[in-house]
Amino acid sequence: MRLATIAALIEHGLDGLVVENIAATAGVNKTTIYRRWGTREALVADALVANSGEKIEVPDTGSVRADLVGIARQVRDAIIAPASRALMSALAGGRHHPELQDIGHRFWAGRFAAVRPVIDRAIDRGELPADVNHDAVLSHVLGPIWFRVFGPGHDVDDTFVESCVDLVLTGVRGRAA
Amino acid sequence: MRLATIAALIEHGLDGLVVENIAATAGVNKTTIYRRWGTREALVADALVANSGEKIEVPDTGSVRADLVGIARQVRDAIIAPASRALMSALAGGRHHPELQDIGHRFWAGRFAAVRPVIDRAIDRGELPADVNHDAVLSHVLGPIWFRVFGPGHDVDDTFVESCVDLVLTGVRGRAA
Amino acid sequence: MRLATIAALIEHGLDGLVVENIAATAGVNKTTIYRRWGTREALVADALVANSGEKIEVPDTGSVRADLVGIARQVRDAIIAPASRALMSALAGGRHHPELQDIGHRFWAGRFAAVRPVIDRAIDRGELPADVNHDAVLSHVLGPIWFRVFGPGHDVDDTFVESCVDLVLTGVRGRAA
Amino acid sequence: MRLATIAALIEHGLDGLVVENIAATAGVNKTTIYRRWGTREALVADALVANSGEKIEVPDTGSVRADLVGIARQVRDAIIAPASRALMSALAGGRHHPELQDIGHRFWAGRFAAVRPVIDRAIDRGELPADVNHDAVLSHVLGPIWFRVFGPGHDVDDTFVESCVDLVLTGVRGRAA
DNA sequence: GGATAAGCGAGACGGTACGTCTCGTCTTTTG
DNA sequence: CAAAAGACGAGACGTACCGTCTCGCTTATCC
Repeated sequence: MRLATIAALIEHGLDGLVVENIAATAGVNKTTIYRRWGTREALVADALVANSGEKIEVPDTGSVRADLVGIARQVRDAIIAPASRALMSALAGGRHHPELQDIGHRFWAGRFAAVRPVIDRAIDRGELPADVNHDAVLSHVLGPIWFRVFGPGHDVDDTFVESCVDLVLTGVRGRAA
Repeated sequence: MRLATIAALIEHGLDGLVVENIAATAGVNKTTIYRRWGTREALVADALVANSGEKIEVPDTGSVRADLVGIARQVRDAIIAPASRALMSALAGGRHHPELQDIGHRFWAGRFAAVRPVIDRAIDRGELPADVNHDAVLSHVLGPIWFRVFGPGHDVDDTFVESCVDLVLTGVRGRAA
Repeated sequence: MRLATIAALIEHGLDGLVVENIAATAGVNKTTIYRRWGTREALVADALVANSGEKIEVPDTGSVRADLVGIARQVRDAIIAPASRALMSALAGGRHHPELQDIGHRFWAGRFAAVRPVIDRAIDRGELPADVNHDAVLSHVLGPIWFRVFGPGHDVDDTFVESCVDLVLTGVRGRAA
Repeated sequence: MRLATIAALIEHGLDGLVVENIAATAGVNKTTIYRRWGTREALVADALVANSGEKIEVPDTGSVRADLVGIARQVRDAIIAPASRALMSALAGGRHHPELQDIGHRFWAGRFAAVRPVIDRAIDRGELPADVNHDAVLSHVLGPIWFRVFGPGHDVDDTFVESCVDLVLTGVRGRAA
């Protein structure tokens, strides 16, 4: 069901999603979907949660730059992939669907929490000042990437990804210096 | 009609938007809308274009930092406002509607073009290196702001806005790039 | 639509009636039916009313016996016909559908009113006592016929029809004598 | 189960009868009903048969008039009672359910058979001519009562019941039949 | 006296029809 | 003559029951 839902989401978007088609694709009756999920949104939310289940792998290379670049690359790859684009579109456009908004919050909370150790380790190693704002770092690293994909739709190559990390590191250190 | 469309967009989102209600609100018959716009999407696209018409005011203070902070603040204010949130949501989720995607592209092209002179003037003044990538600067300034609003949904206060600008300036100069 | 409804009623009964099939048979969309009649029951009620529209022809032969036999034969023929059987079944079984009950009441009121002149003429001619109960006469004439068809399901031949009339006339005159 | 079925039948009619509710009322699971009766109709048929089990009491007063009036009153009372109204409605509307039609036939056969001795005794006593048609007598007595209840829905008071019997007796004797 | 089967409660399921909603098209007035 | 009015075909929605089915859990029965 989840695969069928994701597939439908990719192909037709959040609206344009036809429950009966998902049911048919999954070899199941429409009623079964409503029995199990109750609403279209719950179905979508569940599929997205299952699909976006912490696929991110937090690296520990001993260098904050390498760690952050690794994370940023993964995020870049993820949001370029149709499935995750669908996820993000659904979340961004899902302001009117509390269920979707909810999983959006949870999703991001998870992501931020996952990255926290990277910053902590960098502080321990003395690579970053102790008072650095964890969330701000992540926002500055991922923001431009995210923005380019979902805003203007520009490409995001490795150089740009690295420039995001470098900018933050330079900036943070510069400030602390 | 445009006001009614925008209002409906804000309240119910891109889906959930009911043509007949817009018509009624505008004191017009449904058929008239279809005569004039042909499709729902065209109606929405038109309303968004009219609404988002380059309201941004490009400052010229003599200082690149002040200029960028001014722009960033405007963008922050804009995307927090319901109308523009609706615009962005529609664009993000509108991957399946060519008409909407189109106006998205045009919108961003306009925004980037508007900011170009700010960078040029900074280069002229020697505040920025001549080979700076205009688009990258804007991405780094606006990206984190955009990301915070549409991603995790965090607040974006003036301090954060300024930090975005400072980070870019420090980074660009620090790299001596 | 009415013909399709009656046909469906004959074939499948009041329940077992599928709106979408009626629509299809009538070359029309389901929504149109709901638009025009609002409910299944209203559709059925309308079809029945139109179908049962005073088809009875009240004779005026100059003889009360001939008049009543004529009426009784018509009723017999009518309730044996599938369409009217369907009507009667629907009315009898329609206790839970106010709309159907209503048209039942109207139907019978019409029938009773139609027969009234026959009795009046008979009284004028001196064939019946002046204080005869109009409704009772009709009940005694039609009751046995109706009963045989809808109760045990026996046949009702002309002899039986005539016996109904004769019994009443004999009885009424005997009483009055 | 039978009580629950009859109750449901009275309240909601043959259609509108929900197997799962009957099961719940009877403190039993839906599956059990299907296991035991196989179909909705069989369940209803069984309940009706059990409920309508020859409750009629055939009087033997020594007078055919009193006997028939006794029977007619019982029938009147019976068909006015909700349970039997439900039975009759179900039978009348049950043309499309062979199982129900069947129990209808059996029901009426039983009723007619039960009354036969009354007529026979009347013939023995010389109250009725020997060649009287047993079934016709019953039809003429019960028909008007039945008709009034299920047709126009008029009241059936004792006077009317007696008039039914008197009419038949007068008629049969008057014809010297 | 422990296997065994028979009956039941619980509840998911495929399926059919329901009645509602909105879409976009179309015809028929009306100003 | 363009806009209003509004009926219509189309098709998805979410709901309600249908009758079937598969699970475990009891009870009795039989070996």
